[in-house]
Amino acid sequence: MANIKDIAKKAGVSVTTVSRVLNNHPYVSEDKREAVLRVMEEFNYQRNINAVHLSKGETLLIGVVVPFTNHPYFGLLVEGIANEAMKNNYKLVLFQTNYQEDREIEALKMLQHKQIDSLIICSRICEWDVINQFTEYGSIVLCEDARNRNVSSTFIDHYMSFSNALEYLHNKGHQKIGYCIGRKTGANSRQRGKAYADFLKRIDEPYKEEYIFYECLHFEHGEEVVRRLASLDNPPSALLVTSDFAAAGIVTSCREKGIHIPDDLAIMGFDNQPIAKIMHITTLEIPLVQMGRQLLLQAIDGKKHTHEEISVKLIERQTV
Amino acid sequence: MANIKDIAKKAGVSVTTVSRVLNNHPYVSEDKREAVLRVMEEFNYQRNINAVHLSKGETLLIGVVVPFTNHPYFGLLVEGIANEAMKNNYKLVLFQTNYQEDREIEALKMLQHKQIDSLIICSRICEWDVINQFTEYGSIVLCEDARNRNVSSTFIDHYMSFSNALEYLHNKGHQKIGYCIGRKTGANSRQRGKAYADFLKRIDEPYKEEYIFYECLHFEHGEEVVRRLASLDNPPSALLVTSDFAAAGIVTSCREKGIHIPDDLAIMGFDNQPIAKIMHITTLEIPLVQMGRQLLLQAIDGKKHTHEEISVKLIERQTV
DNA sequence: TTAAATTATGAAACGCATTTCAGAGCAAGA
DNA sequence: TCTTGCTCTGAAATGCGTTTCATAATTTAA
Repeated sequence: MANIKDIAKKAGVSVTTVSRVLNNHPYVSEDKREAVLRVMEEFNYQRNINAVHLSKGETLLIGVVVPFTNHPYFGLLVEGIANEAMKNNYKLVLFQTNYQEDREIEALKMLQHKQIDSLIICSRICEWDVINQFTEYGSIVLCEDARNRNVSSTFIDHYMSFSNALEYLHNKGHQKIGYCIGRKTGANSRQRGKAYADFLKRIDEPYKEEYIFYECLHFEHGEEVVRRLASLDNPPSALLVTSDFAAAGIVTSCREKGIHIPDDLAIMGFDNQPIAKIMHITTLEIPLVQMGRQLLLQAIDGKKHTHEEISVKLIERQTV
Repeated sequence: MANIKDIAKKAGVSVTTVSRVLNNHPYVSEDKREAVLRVMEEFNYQRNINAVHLSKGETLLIGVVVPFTNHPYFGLLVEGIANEAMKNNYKLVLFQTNYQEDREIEALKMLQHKQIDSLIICSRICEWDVINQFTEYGSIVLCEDARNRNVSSTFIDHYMSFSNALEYLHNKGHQKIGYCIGRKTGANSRQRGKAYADFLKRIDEPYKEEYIFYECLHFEHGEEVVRRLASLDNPPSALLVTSDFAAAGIVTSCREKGIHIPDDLAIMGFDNQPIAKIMHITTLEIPLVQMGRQLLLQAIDGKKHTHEEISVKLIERQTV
């Protein structure tokens, strides 16, 4: 395959001039420019991108870390990131970690090795001290409140929004409220957990372990929740479900079992995915696509660390 | 940042020796190896991957083209690809095309520019003559029957499986059968369309345009299908729905409207996603994760073109 | 008309690791 | 003792485009 040298020789110019043509620099006379273009055409010249990367020290590649690609929350987030990446001529390198730390570290190492220009971590398992070791190598963007950290972040105030959601249910007359969440740990989960504990204290209700359901990510997990709910002597009258799909699964399972919603059980979803609209699920809208967009912009603009709080909106429908 | 030369100098060896240490070549004496490792440690040496890429002419990056990341079909497929990529030390570059041809071409161009070693196209919009222009630059793997083409492929026989599904419904007493599908064009859609047309001929039923529903991808699209169904004078008694999520949406919408399944309307899904199990939807199992795995292996093994047919399995549940 | 500013062009350095080739040293086999 | 055949090492070539710097040729401004 022809390289820049071959083109230069054939066109009777220097490689510098060819490079100028390639990069649309001014200061190339019209006739030489044309000569170069003609030869490039003739040789079907393909610029070796790796040489460009080596030379420029950048790759126009941005890493995206997600625990699962196959989850509507991350699906929408990645969609937002992908769309904005396209606009800015960046490509994405996808890291599916399944929440395995070594896989997350692999992504960080790619940043370190300059194989990607920056890294967006949509959900993290690593501790901060691990991440801190890599911040010098490129911009890292988190999807959680990281205002006091050495990275950029786009986040929603999960403490506040969870508190508000609980308050909303409480105002609707619910006292016994439980919640379903994806995982126990993780910054966002902890914020929500704290909001929950504080809320219980505020309304003077005891903390009941059996009111909390973990690993609640997908539609199909709703069934298990309803089954466990049925086994409780004193079940909650309302459930905050941090995924609309899981909420939809719960609603579906309840219908099957004759549990009436919202009278027997009130359900409040999160995200405002399309399924929530169809199934008339009251939910807290989280603008995931917009967040993805913002994450990418922060990743590109690696110079300074910025922090964007995104606000959520309660969408009232028929499950509360 | 230190480079291989600095390390060599400091360790008192040649760059060749450092390179040997880096690549675990034999023929390096123990003392020199240790000296090199010590200096690398001291300098916190990071190998410049782009230089490696340039030198080796490969990137260990594989492109994955999907129309949408946020769709359970592609979600599972990508999950399979991602898992296998991990095992083989490859990383993925994600291209979300939204079925825009220029975006697909961008991916092909990255192959051409050797920025990725090979390309997996999970669903294509480009014509063959476009793809053919790029086959020389690296291995291209398709997720459709491409046995007579210059690429590798992993596919299921959509004609056969669609025919069998239709036959199954027919045997259950259905004569008026319609189907829902993601898009009109595309190799797989055409195969299914042909199977449908042939089936109608076989059972001597007229082809009714209004029995076919396009753009049926997500749960929420089920509602629209049911609405349109209700407006038909002579609605089908059974529906083949090429996505379990859409099928689930239809089932849900029918329940709301009091349409009884399977008596008033039989539904058969595709993929056997978890949601199908929970909602007791009869479906055709497509082993997407396994397919993803296979696609990646073919992408890596770029030497020869192979073609793998994956078989499907009917899962009988309660919607037919 | 002269000084200053533009435009145009190329040689060479730079980014960095891999790989080929040549050669030295040493041990095993004939 | 001589020949093979390993083991070990490094110089130099290779992959390829970008960028800096120096210089020449024109224009424009003064």
